[in-house]
Amino acid sequence: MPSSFTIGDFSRATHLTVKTLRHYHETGLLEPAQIDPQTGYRRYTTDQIPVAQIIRRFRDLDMPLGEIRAVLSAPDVPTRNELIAAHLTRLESDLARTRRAVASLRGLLERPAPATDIGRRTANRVTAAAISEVVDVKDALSWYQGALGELHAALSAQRKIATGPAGGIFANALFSHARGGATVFVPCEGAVSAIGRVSTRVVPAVELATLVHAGSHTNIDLAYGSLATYVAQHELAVEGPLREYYLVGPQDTLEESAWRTEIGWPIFRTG
Amino acid sequence: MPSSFTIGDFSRATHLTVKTLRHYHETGLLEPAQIDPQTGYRRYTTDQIPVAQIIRRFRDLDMPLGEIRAVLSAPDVPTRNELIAAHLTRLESDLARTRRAVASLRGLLERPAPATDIGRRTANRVTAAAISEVVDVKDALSWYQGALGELHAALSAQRKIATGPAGGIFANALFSHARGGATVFVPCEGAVSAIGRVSTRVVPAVELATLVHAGSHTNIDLAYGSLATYVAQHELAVEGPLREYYLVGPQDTLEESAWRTEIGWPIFRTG
DNA sequence: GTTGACTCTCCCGTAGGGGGAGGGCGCACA
DNA sequence: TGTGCGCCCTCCCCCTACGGGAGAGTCAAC
Repeated sequence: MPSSFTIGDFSRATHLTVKTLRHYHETGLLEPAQIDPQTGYRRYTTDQIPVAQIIRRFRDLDMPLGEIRAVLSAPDVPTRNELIAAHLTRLESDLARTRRAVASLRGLLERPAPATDIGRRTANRVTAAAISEVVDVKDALSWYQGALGELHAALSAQRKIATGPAGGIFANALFSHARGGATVFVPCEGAVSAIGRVSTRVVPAVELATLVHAGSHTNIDLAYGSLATYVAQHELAVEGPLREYYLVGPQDTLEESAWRTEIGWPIFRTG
Repeated sequence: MPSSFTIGDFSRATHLTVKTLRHYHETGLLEPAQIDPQTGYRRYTTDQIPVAQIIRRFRDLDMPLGEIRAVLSAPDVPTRNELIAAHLTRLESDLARTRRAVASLRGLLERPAPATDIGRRTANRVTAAAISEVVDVKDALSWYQGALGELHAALSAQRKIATGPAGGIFANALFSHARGGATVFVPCEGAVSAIGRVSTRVVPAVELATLVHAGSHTNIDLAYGSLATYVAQHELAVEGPLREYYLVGPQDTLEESAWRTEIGWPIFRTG
């Protein structure tokens, strides 16, 4: 009387399909209690039903199988709760992203694109404290916020004053391949001692076509589109990595609608 | 001066990766304005930037590419808005599902499973108005609600009175393969004229191990687990399709916590 | 002519399974 | 003793929406 189930009975007991159970066996998420060495038939026990129910709940929350495995094999309750909380946090940020996308879509469909004010200017060569890394474009926002925070901390620790707005330099590959070199800098006088990721860099001069984008970076692709249209219609040569200047940004206010970001496409290379 | 872009420039203008643009070309979602017949190089125009921006917004909402194509090629604005609204509705129901899953998970982790009251009874053979179809298990809830509504409508149109609670019969394949035959029936006296999907059926007698599940069907797998454990531990033979009786269900109240569903596993076949 | 950045096609991989082929196992029914 | 049915097995291909990388052609500048 081992009270065991064939895979079919177990699937009906748990409402997981036979295919799914085999998949969970393959990936080691839920191993049958026993396997008949002759026939290869899987056998599940009643003890495994609650486990399967838990797995089902996590899958309903779109938790990846690997994470579920981690939760189930967590050594203690706090560890387990931490993993669960991390996933719930991710769900919430997904929800926030969705809300932003809905709002943005509505704006795009209802209102015509706002008039844009494109200009040209020369960005002078400056010395700056900078952080450079290869990043993924979808992490760019949180990355540059973190990097900017670190830069400001390093400057104030060395009693240095920023001599202009913070900026960023982004390789083309970052956009066309979703991954590439990125630099955030804060211009300042003289050299900065290297602390953590911070080092001193000379930001070269460049001629830019520029446009100031207002609001959250969710919609910044609209500004890029306008700028691209402008340079295409004026048959300008575009070359080199992109510039952004954070005139008003997360370091100034949490109110995203107040942000002002100047984006600049380099027109000529200046060596 | 065609104001056109290479794929790389267009990707930077729209923040869509080169890979993504090629994929959209392949699937016909966004065809380049021109393709050099010699080199195969794709060329995009400034006109396509707003289209790409719209596509990006829909993708941010996880709309499938096929649906986006439908939206973009919608013949008129109402059709388009309908498609969008349908997708937003789906997003909301996903959100509701997530909320339910969180609540259910919390309950499962914090509270022990409630004691269950398993019994056995014989379901007598009855004549009933019934609807049978092959359905997908994830549509089961809305399917049976619709079917039940149709049954009640047919009965009242013919001035017939239900002689017992409504029930369902579900093939095992429905659970083990996520798709299978399902029947919803309302017992009544005499034959019913076939209207729409409704026909008269004899529901055979069967010996059942039963359990009354309280609350929303989100958690009904717990009841199934208890029942499966019971029959396994009592070494009962289980055979034939599953029964459910909707003692209190969506036809009675919208308050899901008040629902009472008796689920029954057939113990013996009764011909 | 050569470099280096860019582009092309083609193939493979992802997560979480679904669909189906081809074959073995076990039991009831005639 | 078939034979039919309903299980179960493995193996392989399919799906979405791309990403990674190989190998080869293209373009513009130096």
